[in-house]
Amino acid sequence: MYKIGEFSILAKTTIKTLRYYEKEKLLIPYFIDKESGYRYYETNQLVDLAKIISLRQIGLSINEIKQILINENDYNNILKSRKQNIEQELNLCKNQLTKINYILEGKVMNYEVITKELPEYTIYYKEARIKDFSEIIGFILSSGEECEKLNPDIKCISPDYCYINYLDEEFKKDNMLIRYAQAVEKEGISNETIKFKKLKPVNAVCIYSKGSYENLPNAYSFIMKYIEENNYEIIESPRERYIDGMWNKDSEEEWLTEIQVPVRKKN
Amino acid sequence: MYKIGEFSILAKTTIKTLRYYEKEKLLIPYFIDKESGYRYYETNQLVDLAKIISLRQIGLSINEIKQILINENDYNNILKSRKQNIEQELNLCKNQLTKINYILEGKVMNYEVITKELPEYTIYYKEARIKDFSEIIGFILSSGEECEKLNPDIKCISPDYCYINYLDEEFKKDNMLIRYAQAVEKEGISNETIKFKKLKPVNAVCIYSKGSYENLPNAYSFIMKYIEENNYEIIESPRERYIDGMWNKDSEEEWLTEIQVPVRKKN
DNA sequence: ATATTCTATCCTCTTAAGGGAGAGTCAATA
DNA sequence: TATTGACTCTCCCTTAAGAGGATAGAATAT
Repeated sequence: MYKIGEFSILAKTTIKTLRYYEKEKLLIPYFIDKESGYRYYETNQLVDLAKIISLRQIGLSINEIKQILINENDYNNILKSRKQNIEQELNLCKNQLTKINYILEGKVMNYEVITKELPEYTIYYKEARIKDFSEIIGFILSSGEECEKLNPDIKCISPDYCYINYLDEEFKKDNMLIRYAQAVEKEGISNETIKFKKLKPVNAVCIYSKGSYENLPNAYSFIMKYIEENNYEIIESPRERYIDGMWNKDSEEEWLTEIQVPVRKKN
Repeated sequence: MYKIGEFSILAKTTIKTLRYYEKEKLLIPYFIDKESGYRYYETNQLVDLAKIISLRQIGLSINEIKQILINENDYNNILKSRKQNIEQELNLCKNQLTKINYILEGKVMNYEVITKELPEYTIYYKEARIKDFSEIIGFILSSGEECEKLNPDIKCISPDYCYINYLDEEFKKDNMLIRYAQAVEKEGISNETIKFKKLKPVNAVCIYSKGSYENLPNAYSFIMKYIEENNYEIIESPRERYIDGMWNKDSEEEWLTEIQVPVRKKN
């Protein structure tokens, strides 16, 4: 019989860990002196401890190990689920690594790219061909009015969520086909131009662009390069989302736009 | 200005997180009402928050991000150190995955293999050629006596650590060259047969073998296969370490031996 | 005026142990 | 036998990054 200190040397496991495993009922000392509270272990328990350590070394949690010790039949399933976790971790690590390398390679991060899940939205939308950018604001306003005439009690969600899609295959500076979408609380009545629709949740790579809309092309080219080099695949038309603009900020420098590009990781 | 709930929707970040970031001085609300304590945010801060989220998404800790926000110059070094961490994590994951697959492939884990670092030891050792296994115990006893005659005040460490190396290139059942090593507190005087030596710390793959020594070959073949399939490389002669045996346990079933194989991961 | 929704602070919980305080125990030496 | 020094005990706090919940006050809608 060994006292905890000797046993900890034999097993190359700290005393703290041994006491913790006792508390968790993973490894109960062979004998505990009622008077002194001293724990005494047997060499036999080196084998039991080895099993625990071995399972810890493949990343199983204390609870999972407990489960296995209680019911050996769970061993396989727990291993499989751990395997899935590891594969997720591997993926996460690889993505982070790609991103870090991207930054370290000197393609300085002017924009902070973040990925997030866009939730489900109910939107109404209207499409039109416009001559140039200056017409966008008028188009948005008229779309809003048209929708409200059709659905007098329609309500936008709060905080607001609206965006523009550019629907042309190639980039155009004039005569563009665009779609204006506005999130609302629930579906209303459509007509030939105003349509309602539910958007499914989707993952998107996003960046903010501050200031004049002249900065937007820069932001686009940045995020597109980022998407390509980080092995994403665009699955929907990018959303150009207006947060601050001429309607609420006088100074152009304060305008704020977000570009949200729905993506999926390539295999 | 947005209340925390609206801002959390805009930013797709939980209220809890926003409050936590304020506490950590990462993102201070634009305005706090002294009366009510209500936090108010500006769209401006979406950009600041995006930077934080972006850095969190590559796995940086809150403190590291704080450091970067204080001093942009640290950005590069922190990224590099994070990169190293990720590479370690990747390695760990890969090793765990190999091990799990090894088990799942049905090569059922009869033995619990664990890896650990063996500490530095000061040992004395003696080599000899013996006729068969039965001579080992005599050889060990005589080595001990010889060493004690030479160094009357020599002390073994506690708990005990001693082992046998098999020094023949090929496996032999008789006429084997073996080395007996015993860890002691400090170096003593050598002669032609008894030598002292310091062992450097080394990583080892280890298993326990219970019961008769006839089980040892099984354990050896198991651990050797494990080493090969998990991409390790043997860097020193395996140590056959006697924990319980005929000297303290009557029943052969209670004997306990550990095989420690010093290894290195192949590149 | 009241009901409902938001928000505030404060507390606990999560993992797997590590650190340390203060008190008790063991074993060897004088 | 007394003492000393090494061990060990329990108890409490800490970790990272929030999540969950209780309770009380504030803002908003009816």
